[in-house]
Amino acid sequence: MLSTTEENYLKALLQLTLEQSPKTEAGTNELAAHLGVKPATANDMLKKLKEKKLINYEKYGKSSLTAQGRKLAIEVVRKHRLWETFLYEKLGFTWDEVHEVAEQLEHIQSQKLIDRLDKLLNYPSFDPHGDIIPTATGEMKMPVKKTLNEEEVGHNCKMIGVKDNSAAFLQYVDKVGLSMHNHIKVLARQTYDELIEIEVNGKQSSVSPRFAENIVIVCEDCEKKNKKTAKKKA
Amino acid sequence: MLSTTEENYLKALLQLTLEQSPKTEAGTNELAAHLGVKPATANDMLKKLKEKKLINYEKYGKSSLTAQGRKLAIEVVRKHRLWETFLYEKLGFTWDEVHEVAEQLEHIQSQKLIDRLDKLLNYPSFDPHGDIIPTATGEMKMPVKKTLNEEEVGHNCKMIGVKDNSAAFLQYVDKVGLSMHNHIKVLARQTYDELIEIEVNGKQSSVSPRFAENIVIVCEDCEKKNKKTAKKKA
DNA sequence: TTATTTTGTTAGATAACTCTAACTTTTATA
DNA sequence: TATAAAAGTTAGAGTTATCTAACAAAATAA
Repeated sequence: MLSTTEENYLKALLQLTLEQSPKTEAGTNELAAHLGVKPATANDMLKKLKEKKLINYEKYGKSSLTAQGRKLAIEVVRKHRLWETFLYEKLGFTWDEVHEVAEQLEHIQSQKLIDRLDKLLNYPSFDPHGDIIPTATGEMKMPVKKTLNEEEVGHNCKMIGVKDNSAAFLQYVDKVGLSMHNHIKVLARQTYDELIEIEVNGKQSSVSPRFAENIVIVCEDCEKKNKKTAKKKA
Repeated sequence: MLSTTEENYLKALLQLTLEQSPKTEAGTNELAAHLGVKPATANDMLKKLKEKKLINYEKYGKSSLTAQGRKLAIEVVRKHRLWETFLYEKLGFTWDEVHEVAEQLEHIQSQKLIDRLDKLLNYPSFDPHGDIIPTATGEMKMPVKKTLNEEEVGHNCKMIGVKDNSAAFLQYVDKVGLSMHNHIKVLARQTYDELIEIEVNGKQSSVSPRFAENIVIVCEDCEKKNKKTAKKKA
């Protein structure tokens, strides 16, 4: 059984290497900064985790997760994101409030609790920040990002970013009623002028291909299908 | 902010003094045994909690909670019982599975989380073990126990014990379809033969006054009324 | 009321996690 | 490539919560 602290170090290592893909290792100072501790402290823990065969670590070298360490780290991330989803969906927390409490909840030890929570939430694919929730079997496939312009008619997707960061564009995005992590349904595409009809928060609008090219999304239907396939394999 | 361990000591002191009412203090060894630690360990913590003005403690004497200590202890008990109720009601845990996980969840620090959980559960009065859940304002009125024979027609109550422990009686209780923590509704009382008509788990039965005298219950309608009154005061 | 048992305390040690301060290795740059 | 900067390590110490072993006080029983 890992301590809360050990779990946090594994999670930090996973996050640093995922966020800065395709990096697969992190330095001691980097890790220490991420966890808010001094490098000396992190150094001790790295030795301890190496001893437990959860990370690869050599003196003066960078650290990476072993298969076992990665598995455990993913479990923590899964718990964190399921709890965030619970707080958001069931308890009405706002998306910026969930993280702090989930930091505590992610360390609760009960497999049954997590399985049941997953079920209560109807096996969600994304947390309130739009991050993917690893499956029970430890699958954590990075979602395929594309632009709204590339999304198929009939599919549901989620806005996760923009390509154009100009004030003009961002104001236009706002005017259309779109914002980060919004769910978008692609209703139709007009053959005459290529306008894309979408629905956001129950409200319909039409956007140009030029506009849609600058909205980055993940297709939620595709991700759900991926997860189901993964489950059948397991 | 209290550590998990400190919270556990306060909770233990509250439980020992409540369970063994009207006792209001507990000895060092007693407390240590309840927490599964050695007396020397408990002794250190008692001094620390006295320093924080959360308990009354004198060398070679028994310990009791101060007003502030009691308030904090009750908050922990409230969290524990709300989590138990959540696990039971929303996640389908059985009543004997909830305790262990709630022991962990009770130490999560977030006032908002507890308020929202309380709301999600529709402000419950009892946990799955039949124990009363303290209110948000720290009220923890011991429920008024009475026998099923004394319950008013139309009221809902909960079985929390028996007066007759003979095998014969217990088998009869079982046959009637009653068991611990069952919800019972008193439907009517026949004037002709005094039989009491009750409904348990959607099933109706009639029981004699002799039988009903040996079933200990708490009136749930009465407790709910108490809680509402307490809230208005606050 | 003295002796024995129970209860409670103290001192010293250990483990986990953290720190500061001093030192070493690696990397970057002048 | 020599040297300064950055990154990483070690040693020593503090905190919290725990233990064992030895001791002291209080309660109980003979």
